[in-house]
Amino acid sequence: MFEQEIIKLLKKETKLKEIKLEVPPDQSLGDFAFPCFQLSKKYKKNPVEIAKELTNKLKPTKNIKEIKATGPYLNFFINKSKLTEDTIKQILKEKEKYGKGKKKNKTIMLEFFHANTHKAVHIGHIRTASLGEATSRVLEFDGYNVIRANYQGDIGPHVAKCLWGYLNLKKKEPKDNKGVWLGKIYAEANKKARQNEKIQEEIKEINKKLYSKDKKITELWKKTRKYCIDDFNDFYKTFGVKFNRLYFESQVEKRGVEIAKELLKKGIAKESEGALIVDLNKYNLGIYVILTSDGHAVYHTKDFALAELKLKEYKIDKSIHVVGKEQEMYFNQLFKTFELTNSKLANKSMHLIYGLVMLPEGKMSSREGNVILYEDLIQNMFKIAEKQIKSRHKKISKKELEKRKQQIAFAALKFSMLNRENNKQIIFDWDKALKFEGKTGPYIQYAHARISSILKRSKIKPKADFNLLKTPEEINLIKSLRAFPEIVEEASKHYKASLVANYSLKLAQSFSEFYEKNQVIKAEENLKKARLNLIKAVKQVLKNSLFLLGIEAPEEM
RNA sequence: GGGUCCGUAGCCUAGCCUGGAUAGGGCGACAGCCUUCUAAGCUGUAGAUCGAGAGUUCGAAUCUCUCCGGACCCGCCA
Repeated sequence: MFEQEIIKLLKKETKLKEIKLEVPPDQSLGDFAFPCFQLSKKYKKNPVEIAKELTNKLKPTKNIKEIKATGPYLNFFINKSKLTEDTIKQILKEKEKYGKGKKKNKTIMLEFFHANTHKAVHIGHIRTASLGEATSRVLEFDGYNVIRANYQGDIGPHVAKCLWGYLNLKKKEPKDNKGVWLGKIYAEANKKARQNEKIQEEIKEINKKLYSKDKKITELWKKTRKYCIDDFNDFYKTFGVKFNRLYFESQVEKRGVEIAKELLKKGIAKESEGALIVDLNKYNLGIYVILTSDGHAVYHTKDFALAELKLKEYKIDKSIHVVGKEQEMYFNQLFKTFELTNSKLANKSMHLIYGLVMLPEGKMSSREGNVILYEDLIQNMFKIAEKQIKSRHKKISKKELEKRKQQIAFAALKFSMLNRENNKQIIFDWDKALKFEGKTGPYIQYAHARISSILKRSKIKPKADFNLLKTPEEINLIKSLRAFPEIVEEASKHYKASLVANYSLKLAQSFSEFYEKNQVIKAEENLKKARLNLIKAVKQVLKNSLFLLGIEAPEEM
């Protein structure tokens, strides 16, 4: 609003078509700045003089208090009391809707998580789970319809390996977390198979039986598959991910093979070394294997069948795959093949890439068994959280302790996956993972809890004199609050939940600075009223941004 | 060999799309702040050839090119 007014003023005076304002690095310089370099060529004068001249020509208005030249910059000071009042009132009125975008009438399908059955969930999966859920929330908040889908590999060689382990390693079945247990069996079977060709043959045999629906193996497959799916359901619930649709590889395998054969007929695919391939060398995309020499479809071939199914079930305007960088080539091949077959998804598909989660010693691999398992990590995080809560609250109920430790641990875990740029690799570090200080999720929650604590102690009245809010910390907070809707829009436009994560951190930081230097409860009565309204608005926006990240905002910590 | 991404203080990272005032944070280090609203916090100090070079520009961490280093992928795993 203020920005628009300044731009209008400048456009009139300078006759420029596009005006881009900047925010000065320091508050004392002004609220908005217009760099005059761009005019120096036009007027053949140095920018410092131009800035000076413009100050004489432009007159302050009701919303713009002062216009000042500082070197080559023309700086604008806006009417802060109006800004303050408008912002706080808007937030307190709109509440959880503050920052929400207009309805777009477009449907986006977001596919993420994609953990396979018969393998354990590890921290790599946590990145897609966190990212997928947060991106979904951001898009929904910005006004899109979002369908969360999960396409899980429940068939194929990895299952055969796990079943071989189940039959031959003679491990005792635990009472719960059977899926995790199967994941460990898978890793061990893999290790054994690599050193022993006989075992490899046995696994191949099981795989064949799986595909040919051998009765005994199919039964075992069904049983173990259920163990894993039960574990996944528990995970979704505690982690806070909800899928609208679960797809399984086994459901689209048959149709996948059919489509592959159709591609052969159409001349898009061809036979090579016993397998069926699409030669994409022309497009610099290499060779895309769609049927193995055993005649089975590979995971991404089944994506063709999945595409059909998705389109039948939903009206999709955009299909986004939240999958790691290592599969970039496959997605490029898949999308190119969509193009070649005139699929409706051809121009609607996108691979939302995120960098690998690595170990200090290198790439993780559940085949090798050198992974950080989700269960191990989260249990350790729970322990740390519990210890810290207990040290603060001696008399806390068991139920409350349980709830809070989960809120805090999940905040730490999710935030660590969300606050960095998607493309960056994450090198996992136990020390960092178990630390809840500094740039972390709990830091943001802490700011929220502190506000709650103040608000609980005092009655808040909506009427206040907002002119009284003028310390640098207060102005900072107001400006941060105002920026939220724009941040949401950017995050949605670029599919970058990290923008929201970094924003919420900044807002929490601004609050902590405010908190140290400005008393609320003990302030003079009128100032107290104004500050209570301010922090209530901050609490709301912290809560809204945490919500977008899939992180809970506890009232107490 | 080809392709994509990453490279910002001892370590981790924001900013890069859309170029602009002294490059923001965090961890770690050092010095402080709990008889005042939760110290999972705050303040201060030290620490940066923004991988290197060239180009474009009045102006480059940001755009272009080359090179170097790292990660990942490039036919039957997903």
